Amino acid sequence: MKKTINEVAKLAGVSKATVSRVINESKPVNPDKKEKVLKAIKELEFRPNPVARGLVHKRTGLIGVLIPDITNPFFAEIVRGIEGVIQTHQFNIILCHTFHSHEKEMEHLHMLHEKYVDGIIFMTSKVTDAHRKFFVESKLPVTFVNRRCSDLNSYSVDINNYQAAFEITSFFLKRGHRKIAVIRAPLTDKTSGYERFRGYQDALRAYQLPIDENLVLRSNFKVENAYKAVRNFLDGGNKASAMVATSDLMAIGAIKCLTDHGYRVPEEIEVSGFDDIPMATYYRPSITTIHQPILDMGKTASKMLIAKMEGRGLLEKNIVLPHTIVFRKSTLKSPISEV
Amino acid sequence: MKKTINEVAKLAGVSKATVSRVINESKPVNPDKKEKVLKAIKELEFRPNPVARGLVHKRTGLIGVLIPDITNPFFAEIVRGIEGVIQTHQFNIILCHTFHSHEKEMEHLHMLHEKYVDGIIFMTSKVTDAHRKFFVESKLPVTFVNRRCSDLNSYSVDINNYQAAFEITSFFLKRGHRKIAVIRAPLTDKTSGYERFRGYQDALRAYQLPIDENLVLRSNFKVENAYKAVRNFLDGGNKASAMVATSDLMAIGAIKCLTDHGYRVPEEIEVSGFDDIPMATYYRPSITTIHQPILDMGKTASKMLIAKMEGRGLLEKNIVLPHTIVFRKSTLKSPISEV
DNA sequence: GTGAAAGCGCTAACAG
DNA sequence: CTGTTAGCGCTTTCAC
Repeated sequence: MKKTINEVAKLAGVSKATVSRVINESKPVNPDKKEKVLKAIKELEFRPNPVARGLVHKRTGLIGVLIPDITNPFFAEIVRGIEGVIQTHQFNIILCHTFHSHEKEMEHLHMLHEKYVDGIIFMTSKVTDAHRKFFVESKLPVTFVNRRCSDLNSYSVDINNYQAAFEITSFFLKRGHRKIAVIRAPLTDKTSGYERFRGYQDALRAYQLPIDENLVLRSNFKVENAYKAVRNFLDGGNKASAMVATSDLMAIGAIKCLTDHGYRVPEEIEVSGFDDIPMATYYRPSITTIHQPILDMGKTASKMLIAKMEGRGLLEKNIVLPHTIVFRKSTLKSPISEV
Repeated sequence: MKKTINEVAKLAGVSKATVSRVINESKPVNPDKKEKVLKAIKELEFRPNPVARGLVHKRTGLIGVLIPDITNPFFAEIVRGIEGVIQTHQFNIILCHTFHSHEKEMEHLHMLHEKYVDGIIFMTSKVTDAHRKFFVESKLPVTFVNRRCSDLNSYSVDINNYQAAFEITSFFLKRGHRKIAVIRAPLTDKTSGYERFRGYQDALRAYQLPIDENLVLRSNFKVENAYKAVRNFLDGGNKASAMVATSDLMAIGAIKCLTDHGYRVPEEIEVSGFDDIPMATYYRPSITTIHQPILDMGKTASKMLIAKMEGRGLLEKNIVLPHTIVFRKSTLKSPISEV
């Protein structure tokens, strides 16, 4: 059924080495023979077996992509960005879910290594020593998205999460808000958790405001958890005039909960998000948020990885893409009166 | 660096054949030797190379998954369902975007064939002759999600889209609605477009109602397109008391547009969705919709595929999963007065 | 039970 | 330029 290089060689009347040379254009081949080989290939509809090739070359044309959860629109869009680029370079994506579990990450990493993937694009909440050790030992090219790795030999692309969080919090402060709650992810998540939270804190500090623990809502990246966090907050009798959610999904959970409890957004309480996923535009109210060039992050990540795999050096190993604040309806524009 | 079976054999003082037997438990091995081998494996952290194995067995452990767009939450959840199952069977997913393009589909299909994937899970808007020809010739096991293929040798999993659309439309009719608009996908999309639209039509017919072309809004599966479709509808001076959106994303676009234009949902116009993506719960208002067991569809699809790849026959080649209507806040419950 | 040897399909070094 | 040969790492007859 499936043809091999031997059959081609036989049909063309040459050795299989010659066929190999023709296929790979690795060495000059006599035009006559070349033509015969080409003809035989076409006739047999021969396609070289990539598994056999992989065994020899130790490369497979496969790129491992590790993400926490594809149902998170942020990651979905990154994956789309990645695929758009690598497709044109004849690579394919092996998709792996990690669900934020370090154990699963390591499992997948080893598995991908064994499967001889050529490179890895890695979205993790935290780069650990185990990760570093793996990449050093395996020598697998890797680029981190949304996370920086101190290892000099790895690449990364992200935005300045600290700065963005600082800016959006400042936006509320400038307009007179003093009771600003934050909904944060676990601090073990270095950028989306820790960095964003730090931006929030420093913005308050810049206004000489203390960090009120009651205003710090703990959640993860799921809508329902943000919802619950806000419900606990309200049940506890707490008040705030603004809420900085550290992801759009969290902002949605928050707005949903607040309005379920009779609060009007933004009139009674303003809410901001982070990421600018498509739903931030279409939610009601539409959500003021930090716009990240998500698709671009995916594209950039794959371009860097490909450059590395092809042995090209990169000027910039840690690319920080620009972010902007997008003002929508979940916040007001005018100064607010003292709460 | 990477250990091979030879090194294990040497360390254990046996032949590599014996090591292989231990790994695969393919033949009985003397307990003493077995233990030695196991010890050597652990000591060297040996993992058999799947590429080499694949070369012998003519399998790669790779499954191609073709989807229109991973940023659509419906597909994202299916992919998650798929991965959950196949992971436990030591398979991996190669993810391919088709963007509803037949050409891209064929391209990917051929590429996957060349890459020697062991099977394919295919989400397409329409099964064409080219598809059928491909699967017959390549003999690649395939299961279709959300689409049925008449070919006796292929599997599929979906829900009864026609029936579901019929039911949700009937829900409006029963309560007195007579001007019910529908937002539909292109009819070239067999199930999500054609079947759902047919369900809507037949429900109206059952009430002796004519199909009013002005009440048929054309869109695709993107929020922004549904938004535009509704805007055109409104700009054209059309009225409706209910809208059957044939996906949740469409429902969101519709609600957003309607409220932007000053209509209250559900008080002035009721809207229903389809799919029951997570956002249907968290949108404002929450969306009455057809619940599909999305995750389950992914799981079922992979189970069927795996069964087929392992040569096990299946009793049911075309599985139709149950759906339910979930009532939420985008519709009312009581009968409405005549419009 | 076990080892030697052949071979999966391909590439690459080595002669010529 | 080209054919022969030796593997890539593993599984699997086939003898012993």
